[in-house]
Amino acid sequence: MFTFVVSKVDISTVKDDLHNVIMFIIDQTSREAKQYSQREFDQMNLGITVDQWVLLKIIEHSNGLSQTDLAKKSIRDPASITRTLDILQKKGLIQRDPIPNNRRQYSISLTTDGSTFVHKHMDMVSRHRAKSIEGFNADELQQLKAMLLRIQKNMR
Amino acid sequence: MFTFVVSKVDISTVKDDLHNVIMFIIDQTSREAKQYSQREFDQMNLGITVDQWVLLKIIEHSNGLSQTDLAKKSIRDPASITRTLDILQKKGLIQRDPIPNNRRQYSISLTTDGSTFVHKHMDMVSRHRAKSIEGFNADELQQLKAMLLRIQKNMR
DNA sequence: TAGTAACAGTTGATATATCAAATTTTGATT
DNA sequence: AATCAAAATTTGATATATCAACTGTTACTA
Repeated sequence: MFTFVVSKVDISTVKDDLHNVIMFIIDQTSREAKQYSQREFDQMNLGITVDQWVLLKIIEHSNGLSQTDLAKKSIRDPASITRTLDILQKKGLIQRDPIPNNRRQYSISLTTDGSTFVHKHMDMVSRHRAKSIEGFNADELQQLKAMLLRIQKNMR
Repeated sequence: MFTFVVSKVDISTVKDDLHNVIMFIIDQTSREAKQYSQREFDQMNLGITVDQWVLLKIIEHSNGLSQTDLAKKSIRDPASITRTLDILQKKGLIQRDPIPNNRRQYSISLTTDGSTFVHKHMDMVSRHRAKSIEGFNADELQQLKAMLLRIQKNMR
């Protein structure tokens, strides 16, 4: 059953304008950010993608996770994680260690080279990141973060 | 009205933790949102992806744009736009019209079917979208939007 | 006006993402 | 202990994204 409402210029029509749709703006910002970072990564010849970097950082932060854990943390497909880890392993940046009494999953961690790699480029990434939030004070960042998390919660 | 809450945590020690990196959180939110919407699209058998929907909405809003314009607006690769438009055209949702005295670009617009399609599913999308920002008041949304745009500006 | 550079769109090669199916392992039930 | 269901990872098929090279068109300029 459908009810058609002829739209005039009122709030209900305005809020559906793409420029006011938060999800759309978030998507745009995310796209810009990824391109922005990738350009820098390429210029510096990092040899990895932004998503690969993020995965490295997650592994650095949460050592020894399984691949499904990593998939959940990064909100990516497990199959995608498998393949990304293959790449990072080939580059010698991460390792898959067997877990005693559990031959079903691996414990994923950075290699020494991986750790060195992350530290070596962390400054550049931090500087780059700082520029993206230039002009923001701590409160604003806190509010922004909180609102984004609320949106995430709404979608579960 | 604004209420300022001074955060007690020392920012410098926290700022490099992934959970406090805004770009990371934006990326996560964007991923969740896309998966969230795509699930709904699939359940409703829309037969298109979220990105294709967004492109349709952009075309609906800005009728007659060229493909490069669409690429810029959607922050996507021109080649990707070509292929997405091929798909949408095959489905009969958009059309590429020649521009007089300009054989280099097309004027992209929705077909009648495309327009019908968008209207038919707009309610569902709106409801879905409303849920993602449940609990937000107009001020908050305005602030969120403004901050995201500031970030985008910082990255250009 | 001829020559050249820039532009718009397409195409090919390659990388990555995603879903579903397959494999191996584990845990639970009987 | 045998069976079954679920879990973790991998693989194959397919879709989409991206970069660079290419084609055709337009604008510039000498």
